[in-house]
Amino acid sequence: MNIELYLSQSIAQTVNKLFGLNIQVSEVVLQKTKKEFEGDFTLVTFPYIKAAKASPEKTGEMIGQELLQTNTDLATFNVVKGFLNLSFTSSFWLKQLQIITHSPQYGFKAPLSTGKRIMLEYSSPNTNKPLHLGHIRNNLLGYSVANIIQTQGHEVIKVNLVNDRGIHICKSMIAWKLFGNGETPQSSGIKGDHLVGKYYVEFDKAYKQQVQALIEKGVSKEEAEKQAPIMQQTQDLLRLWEAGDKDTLELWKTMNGWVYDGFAISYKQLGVEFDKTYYESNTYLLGKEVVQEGLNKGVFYKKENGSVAIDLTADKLDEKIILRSDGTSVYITQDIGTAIERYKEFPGISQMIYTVGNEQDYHFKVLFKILEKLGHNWAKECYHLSYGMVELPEGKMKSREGTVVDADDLMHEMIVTAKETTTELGKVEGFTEAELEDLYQTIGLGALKYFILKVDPKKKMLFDPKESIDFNGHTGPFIQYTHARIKSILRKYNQDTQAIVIDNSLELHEKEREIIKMIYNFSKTLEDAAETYNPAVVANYVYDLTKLFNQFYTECPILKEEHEPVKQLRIKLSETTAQIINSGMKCLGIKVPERM
RNA sequence: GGUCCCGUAGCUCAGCUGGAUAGAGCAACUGCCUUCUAAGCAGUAGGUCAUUGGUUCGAAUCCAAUCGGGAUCACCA
Repeated sequence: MNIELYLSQSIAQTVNKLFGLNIQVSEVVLQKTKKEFEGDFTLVTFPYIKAAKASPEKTGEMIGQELLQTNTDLATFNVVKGFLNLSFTSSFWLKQLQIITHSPQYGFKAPLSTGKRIMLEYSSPNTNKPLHLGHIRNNLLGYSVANIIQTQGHEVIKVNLVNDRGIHICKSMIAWKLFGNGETPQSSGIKGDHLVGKYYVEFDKAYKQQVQALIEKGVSKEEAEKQAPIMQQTQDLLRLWEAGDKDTLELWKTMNGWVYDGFAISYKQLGVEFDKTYYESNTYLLGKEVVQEGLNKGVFYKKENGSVAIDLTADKLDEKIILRSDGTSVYITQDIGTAIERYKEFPGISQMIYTVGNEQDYHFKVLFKILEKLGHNWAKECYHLSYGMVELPEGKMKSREGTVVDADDLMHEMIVTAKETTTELGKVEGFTEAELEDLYQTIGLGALKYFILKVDPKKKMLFDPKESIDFNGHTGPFIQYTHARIKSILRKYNQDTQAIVIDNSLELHEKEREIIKMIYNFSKTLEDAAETYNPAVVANYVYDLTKLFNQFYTECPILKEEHEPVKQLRIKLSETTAQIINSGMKCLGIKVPERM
């Protein structure tokens, strides 16, 4: 049930009865009572003092009295300044707990129950270098938002659009041809994506040297960058690729294959997956026929030099080129074509979400506007899940300058640290080797994922390797630890928790009451997170719940409780907390261990 | 310069659909393991919510301006 709504109804009736004020239930402003005060919900009385013709205190007093008379679920009230704090009875909350424990997966709507299909694109890597920290944020965000949307009963199709063609891949290819001596992942034992990335760096080194040499010969910098032989060779290779040259395609396929093998490992370790993978080599020509359509509709226009553009100045955007004067398409042309294609391929998708960094905010504004102008109503439902950059203490990451944090290295480092910490704490007894490896992985990745997901996606974040490796406080391992602790209690209880019947006549301990309220809020938290595409909402909720449970844990005996009904209540409360922690963390793609 | 985003404790972040004395974690300092896992709990200290003005019973929250940081304004992707 919706408790706030229920209480609001009572209040609306009361206000009407007392003051003759006719207000909508939705107009009642309720908030959670602050910790310092006693109560469950607080009504701000200021809106009613006029009608009541009384002071805020007196108004609160009157409403409180009347509510207590008419609503038997309410136990007490108190008024502080203009704030009316209302408390429900213990039995009311105990009943709520029972409702929650009896629902199969509290907070989750039945899968596919809404009939809404949403396509969510994320990851979208280039195939010339391995994944780095920025990709990690993208992947975790995309995957997590997909999970969160699914909890609301929608269908989500997760897709990846791999940028597998273009000048950047040709750079790796040419460097490999020139300096590779036939090196393969098998021959050198280097992970495929890292191997291709190595040649991308090789290209850059050679390129810089050549440019420098030309400049020393008196060529201008700009000219030198064009003339550098390795750059010319790269351009030639791109032309060969576009012409469908057999050998070039062969090499391209081989090197991309290495990269995909490497990515597959990284994705698996990150725990993300896709329902479908698109390749730009297949989609980069899409959108051309749309250009003609746009011209016919008068949405686009041809410029004197033959290029095609759209004028968006009326929408506070600029003029945007859609087709080059040589008739080739630009980035946004493909995006237009791809979007339209996807709606054809998956009929009935109601929304498309693009997980892309905020440096492309402008691009997506333009893209959605163009789609709208072309007459696609669904364009209004397109959403750019924009996220801020990940910065290092030294500043921005630059792949060419080697100041990137490599995804594989980082994950590995986190796992190693998890191992060290676990060993240091002496918590390895009773585990098999395989279980331990699994545990290190769970903890290390849990720390990393939580660190990234707990901050609001749209904000840029600072990644300090030292701090993010912390396993204490507001971290993933803290939550995992609490979960393991609860599970330990349940193991020791060693009886069927299903058989527990909660005694509604019990008087609740303050912490018990708080936990029930917090658990009750899980459902709303998921809704909120889904609405705002924000995993941080879930992450912070789970932390608050965990923190609260730990307080309860130190203040209240559970297994040691002598009064049996109280003990059973506490067991049930612990079990439910563990379930919510598990569900919440699952949304974030973080595993929680049974023991640690 | 135009547009967009951001500015909260020494650091990293919550809070922002207006409500009570602005919250966590890290770092610092104090306590608590013969009792359910101390990766924990309790406490001390730390703030002009960038600045100024406006809206009102009430502003970290809404509006405007200013200052500071970032992104973006390609026939690149």
